Amino acid sequence: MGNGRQQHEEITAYLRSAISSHEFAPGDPLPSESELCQRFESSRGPVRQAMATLRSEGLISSGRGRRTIVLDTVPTQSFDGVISYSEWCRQSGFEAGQITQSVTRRPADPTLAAALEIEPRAPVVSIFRLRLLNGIPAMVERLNYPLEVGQHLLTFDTDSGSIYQHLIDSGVDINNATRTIDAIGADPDDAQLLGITEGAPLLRVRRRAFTSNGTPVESSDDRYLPGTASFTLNTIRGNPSPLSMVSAR
Amino acid sequence: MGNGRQQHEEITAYLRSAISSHEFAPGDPLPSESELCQRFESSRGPVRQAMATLRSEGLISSGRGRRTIVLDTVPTQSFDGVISYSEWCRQSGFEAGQITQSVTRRPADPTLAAALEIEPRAPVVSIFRLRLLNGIPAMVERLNYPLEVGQHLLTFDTDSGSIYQHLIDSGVDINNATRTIDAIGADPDDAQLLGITEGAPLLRVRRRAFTSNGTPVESSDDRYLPGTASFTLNTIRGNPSPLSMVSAR
DNA sequence: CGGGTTAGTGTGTCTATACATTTAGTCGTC
DNA sequence: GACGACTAAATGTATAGACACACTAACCCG
Repeated sequence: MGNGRQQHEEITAYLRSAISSHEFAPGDPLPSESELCQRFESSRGPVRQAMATLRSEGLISSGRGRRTIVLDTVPTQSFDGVISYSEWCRQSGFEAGQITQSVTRRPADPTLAAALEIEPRAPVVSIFRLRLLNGIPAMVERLNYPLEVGQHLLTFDTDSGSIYQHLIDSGVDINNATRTIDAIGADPDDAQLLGITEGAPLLRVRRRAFTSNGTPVESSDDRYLPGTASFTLNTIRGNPSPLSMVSAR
Repeated sequence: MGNGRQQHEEITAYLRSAISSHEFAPGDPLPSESELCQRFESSRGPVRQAMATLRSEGLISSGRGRRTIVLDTVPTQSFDGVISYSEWCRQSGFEAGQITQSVTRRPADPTLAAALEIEPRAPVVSIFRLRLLNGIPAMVERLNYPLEVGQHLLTFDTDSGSIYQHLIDSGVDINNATRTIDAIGADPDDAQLLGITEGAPLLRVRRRAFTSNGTPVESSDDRYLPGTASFTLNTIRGNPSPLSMVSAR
């Protein structure tokens, strides 16, 4: 031990890579817990912790008496890849690009103030960018930050790269995020930037990000061209999913 | 404890209800692990298992040295609610309805055969329904099953209720599902049934469901009217999310 | 009064053991 | 050869104890 990495993380990493390289193919059984215990000179705890992680990602299926088997391989993403468009492109092997339309400091309207849990008309920093995938328009991004967070961006060249990375480097604590996914017709700005007709279908992802003590640090609205991005989710029975479908009515 | 329920499930249920009733409000600390151990006369294992469940649902946030705190309340759903439109409506307090357009037995086209992992031109059962929310058109549903599974539906009144429930009752083992979410313009059928113009934005959810040994049992395509349904997902840093964004290019 | 030290609390991780429950396979008998 | 009972193996659950690491607050001292 003492390699700076917890045992259960090591086991998780080993199993994940072995699964994604099809060393353990879909339908195959995984090594039993006791085998893994021996191989990693560990007790059952860390092994079961690793299994639990993979199960919650939908990679494996297990049950009393049954061998644990590999399900159809599904890509899984890190938190960073899920919150940052730049990081997602990098992980997927694409080149991210951005053309900033505006960086604004303004008072929050009531809806935004509620989303950021700040006083109405409290100052916020808003960023409006067209984002590219391998040089082609792919997404329209509207980001809003409370001034305390957004001040780090007023002097940042928003055409140069990842805002998320810059905020992390500036010491902003981003711990968790809630995303809401729906479909919406393009508004005039969207249509012009993406080169489509007004009302054409877009995949909208609204995101709220929070610090570890629950303070909102971001409220954003991303609109993807269909065909550019889609979301895939794996759910296993008995494992309640973090995704919920909500009616707007 | 012989009450037919595992201890960790009991603790999970208690915490979940206490959180959703705002007995522990967002931002508040949860009781410490040792307190919960005493209250439930349990060791730390089950308590930590319950915590892990809630953490993976995005309900709480914890860390070394920090108290565990409640995050903004997010609705969470059971597997049944996530896979069955009827069950989802019931849980949300709405009334589900359905108007069957067609029930067809036909040979699978290549795409569908690949999705169900069966021979091309092997027989499948396809169901095409308009689904209602409180009596108003809300979603167009296209379901496809291999004959072995779909045979249970050929004699079933598809206007009467939940197909998912009927399959479960028929002994079909549905263990896990993969869903892909994107936006798409309405095709002529969609437009006519939902009363919208062709090309209007819809939220599409394609689903593949599997048995516990990995055999596909369903391949479906649901298209929701915007405003009817949206998806919400909570992600916590360090907790890899089962949702991944995939480029179609 | 301010600042550093220290004790206490709380969560994260790991070990070791025990038993329950379900599945799969083996053996034996009919 | 088929069927049943038994056995072994695998995962699920729970207990108890130990240490690591991080944060908090109280305390002491300059």
